[in-house]
Amino acid sequence: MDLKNAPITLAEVADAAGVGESTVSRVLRNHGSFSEKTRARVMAAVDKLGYVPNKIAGALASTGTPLVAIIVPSLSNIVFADVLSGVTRALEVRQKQAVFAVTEYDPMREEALVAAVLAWRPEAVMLVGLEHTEGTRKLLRAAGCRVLELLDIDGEPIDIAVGFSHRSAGRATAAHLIEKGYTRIAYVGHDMERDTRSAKRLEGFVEQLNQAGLTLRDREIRNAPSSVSAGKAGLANVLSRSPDVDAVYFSNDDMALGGYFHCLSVGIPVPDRLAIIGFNALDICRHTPQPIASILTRRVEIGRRAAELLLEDAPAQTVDVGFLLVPGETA
Amino acid sequence: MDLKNAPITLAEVADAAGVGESTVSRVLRNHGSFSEKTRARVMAAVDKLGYVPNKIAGALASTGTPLVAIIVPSLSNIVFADVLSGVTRALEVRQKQAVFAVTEYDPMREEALVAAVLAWRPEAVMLVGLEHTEGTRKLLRAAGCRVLELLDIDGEPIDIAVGFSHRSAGRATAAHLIEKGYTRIAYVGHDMERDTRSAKRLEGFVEQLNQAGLTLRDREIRNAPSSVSAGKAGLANVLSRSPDVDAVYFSNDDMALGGYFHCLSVGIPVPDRLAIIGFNALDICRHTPQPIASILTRRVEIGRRAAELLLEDAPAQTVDVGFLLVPGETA
DNA sequence: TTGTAAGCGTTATCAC
DNA sequence: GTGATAACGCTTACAA
Repeated sequence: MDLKNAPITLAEVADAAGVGESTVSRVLRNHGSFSEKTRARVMAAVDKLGYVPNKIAGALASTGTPLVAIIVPSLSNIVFADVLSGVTRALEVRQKQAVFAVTEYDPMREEALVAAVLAWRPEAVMLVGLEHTEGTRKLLRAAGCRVLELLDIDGEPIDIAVGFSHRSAGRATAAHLIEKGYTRIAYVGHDMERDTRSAKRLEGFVEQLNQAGLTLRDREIRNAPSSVSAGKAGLANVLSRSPDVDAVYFSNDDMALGGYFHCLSVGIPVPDRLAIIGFNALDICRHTPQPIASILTRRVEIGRRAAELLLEDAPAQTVDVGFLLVPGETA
Repeated sequence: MDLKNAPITLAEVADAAGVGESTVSRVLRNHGSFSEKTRARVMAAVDKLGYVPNKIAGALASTGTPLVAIIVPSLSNIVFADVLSGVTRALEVRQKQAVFAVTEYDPMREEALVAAVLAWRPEAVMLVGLEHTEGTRKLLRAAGCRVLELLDIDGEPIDIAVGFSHRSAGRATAAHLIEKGYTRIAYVGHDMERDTRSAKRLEGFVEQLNQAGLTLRDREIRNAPSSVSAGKAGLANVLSRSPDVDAVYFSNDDMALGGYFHCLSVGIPVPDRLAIIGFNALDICRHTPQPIASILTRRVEIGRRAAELLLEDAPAQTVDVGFLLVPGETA
């Protein structure tokens, strides 16, 4: 075991194997030609010395970097974690490294983080959503790397977009409630300035209501990230303001769960007295005493698909992976 | 807007500013001395050209890399996402980049990922837990970078460990149930081979029971990752086998939530007929109709603390951030 | 205060 | 099939 600071270099391996540096490089990358005998000699030296190739040097010498940057708004929301899982699993197969950052839903921070990751010359940058600052766009354009925008397709993508239409999801949700005969419908949501996708869902939702001659009976928008407690408090407020509401659309399943818990706590019969519908179809909401109605989104699939498109060097395009309304027992 | 492929280089900035390359380098890193006038000239050129320094080249030229590798078992568990948040937030301040990978609880995969990530010569590698393959240890030792092991301190750390004692947490949980007067206690857990920390908790739990002259009335171990549905199914099995059980310890809050939902569904009074206690004190479990008793773990704090120790180049040490038993209404 | 030049550890382009 | 050697784009002495 060597406790020396300096890691082994290609040159040392070449020396130990009694071959040239380029030969070692060829063998290690299995590229170009070399005899089986040299290969064995090189590998023996590699094993003996415990050589780990320096990709920093490799990246600088070759043209591209096997690095993919992934910038997400948050990690406390399982949705982004799922997307990230899909991405990293697909990248791992091709030996690409994920470089990663969290914006906390702040566009300016996103811009700064994009600049930071661009310094690593990634072959691609993955972002969530289609809304970015002009600065971010400019940086990305100048960098000339692939850009993948995930989870949303309602807008103008920079390069590749993989996701689904939140506006359609909102419409589908409204259509479902309308079909079920609910007419006095309210909305309980979280901070929409930061989460533009939830705003798009609400837009579609209201559009569909209007089309059916209905309007939103009440709306409660919490000035906070989505959470169970925000959903709980939000529903309580709506019910005290508009006691006649018969269905509530929550901005997502965390919020819906809070609403559902509120109903359980104070004994409001669901869905007879009040229907509840959320968004994302989180695992938890499939296992509550009554499964909560929601929209199933294919999050891992979105991550995986995006990574694949990148790896196969697909042309600019927008991929709609769709969504699925899952009725549950609450609406 | 230039659509040329080749990104701007330091040399081009130097030319544009009419200064030498090293001057640009000094100005950009705010290191060494230069006049205010040159600084202005350089910055003007940087802005004009939209120069983004190439950290790959920078890292190769200087000794260290401002890269920190973070390898977690999973992302679907919010616990690791929380730790990751803490780490990235702390790193961002110091302009360090996180490079990241997911093991899916597979030690061999962890080893492969450590090798992959070491190729980027990170200044540190962060891992979850203290159990790693001999190969992983060897790689890490040879690399000579800092190693931070998170979330567990029951064992021999390689370098720095930040976490708490799962064994103690298990004991504390048992002590709480015993104090509350429960005597017919069962355990419902998930896949322990993969999650060694849950095994340690159970060990401590049983130790404490035995010390009080009690034994585990029943134990149900699902051969699957933790989930709400596994908790639900697990509790159902336990109750059909051992109907007289009066309290159940779940391997974590996801599982406990499933158990709690089962009780709500079939009308088992909690905690009068059955007490429930989990682990992690997830936000959701604080907002169920009855808050679920659990152990609060300081996950974000663990990530943050680890990053800080790394940044201040602290010596090898073990930091116990502790945990807190939160009673709730279910136990 | 500033510029020149020698690396950093690879890959890639040549000859041989 | 193999080995010099020139990049790659920066940082960092060392000179000026």
